[in-house]
Amino acid sequence: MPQTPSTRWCPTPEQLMILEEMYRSGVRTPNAAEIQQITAHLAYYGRIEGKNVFYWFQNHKARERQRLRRRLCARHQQQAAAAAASPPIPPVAGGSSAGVVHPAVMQLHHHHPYATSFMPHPHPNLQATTFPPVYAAAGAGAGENEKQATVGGVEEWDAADTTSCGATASGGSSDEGGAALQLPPCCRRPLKTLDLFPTKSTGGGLKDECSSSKSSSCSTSTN
Amino acid sequence: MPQTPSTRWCPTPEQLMILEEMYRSGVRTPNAAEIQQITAHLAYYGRIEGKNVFYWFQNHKARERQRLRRRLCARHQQQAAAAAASPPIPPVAGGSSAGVVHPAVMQLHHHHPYATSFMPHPHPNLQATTFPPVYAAAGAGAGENEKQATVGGVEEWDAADTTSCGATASGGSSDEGGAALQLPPCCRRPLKTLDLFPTKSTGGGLKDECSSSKSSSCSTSTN
DNA sequence: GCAAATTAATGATTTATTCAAG
DNA sequence: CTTGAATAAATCATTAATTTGC
Repeated sequence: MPQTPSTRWCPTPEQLMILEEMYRSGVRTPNAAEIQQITAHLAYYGRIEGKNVFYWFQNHKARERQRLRRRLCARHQQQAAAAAASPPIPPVAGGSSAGVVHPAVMQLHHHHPYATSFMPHPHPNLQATTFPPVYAAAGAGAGENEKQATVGGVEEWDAADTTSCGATASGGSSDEGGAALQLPPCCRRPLKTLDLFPTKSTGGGLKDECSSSKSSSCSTSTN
Repeated sequence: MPQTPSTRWCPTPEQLMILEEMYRSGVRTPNAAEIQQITAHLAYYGRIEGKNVFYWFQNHKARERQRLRRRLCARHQQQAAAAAASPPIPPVAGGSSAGVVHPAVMQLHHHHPYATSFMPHPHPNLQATTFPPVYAAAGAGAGENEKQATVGGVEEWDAADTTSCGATASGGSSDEGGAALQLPPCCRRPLKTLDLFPTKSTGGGLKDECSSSKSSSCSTSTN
């Protein structure tokens, strides 16, 4: 089954690593242009499309947050449940990783174009940062499947927004782990969402996921 | 300034009319190809992009629903407030004209593909229905092929969901639109959101929008 | 009558949920 | 169970309506 009609993208370890690295470096919601570049970059390691990159970041961000929340919730519930009885309950305890292979080794080679100069040339134009969804597919002749490859055709869209890139360049460097790939200096906005809690809106707020009712997410890990 | 720096699309009356007509005809979440067509069509009346169409449907759908919800909520609250007094309160009143027929008028000028047959034929293959957002920029040859055209795929219906207010699903359908436009049976998922209760397997849960607490949505004066 | 100040709509983004493949 | 994919809900931001003061 060479032509796995796989309906969904299956990231290669390299791609995954790079993506994770980027994520750790601070990339959270790349815009169209950035996604294009990332995609082009990762395409070197295997089939991949822009939407995959997009979704990956979307999901990764969401799940990272969800995980945190869950843990906090669990903690709270435990506390609430256990009440004042056993204070120092080790939060996470068992790792119990299912089967995720062990990372560690995985030495890739970054010798593709891109490397240091991630951003070829800043787009002077720009206007819409990350744009919509669906509507895009259309034109993409997209033959049938495994066809993608060259996506670099920023033509009409040309997203790359410089406006938002205001920069800040806030340090960012956390534990990039060696300068593997440094994201383009043109990251998204100064910094937007990275909070642990959605404390942004004017009054909004905080959905009670931990509540006793719903419990769909925070309920015990049995699932 | 000659170049209207309008950052956002401002639909012309014609465009708006057509969009609304489509909406009423049942179009809810057009996929990429459909959006392309709609866009091409509407472009005749003024500047417009695929994303605008996408967003329009997205927003229109959401707000239509929100409006309904709000009404129901308000009604419920009223009921709750008024307490038990008038038992047989007709859920939705509405004369709901039995005539399903929708005007279908609107023939405007149609001088390009599209015309009456909105949806050509369903695409057997179909890869990504409505896909992601941002990443799009890529290829998207605005005018290039027609080989794929066709797509189809619309959405299923979703009249009034009641998910939040948990109303007892009474007939209803106040001023919604009737069915019309027969969309190609090329939907994707069997069913998405239409159940009265999120009886998901995981245990879902009922968000309380109408509840007294959060009240972010249903509350009257938000700001 | 017009123009700044408010408010109401609604276009555009982001976040949270949900579905289902692997 | 993990996670790619997709959708809906929530939010933000800008434009059009209105209102208000001169």
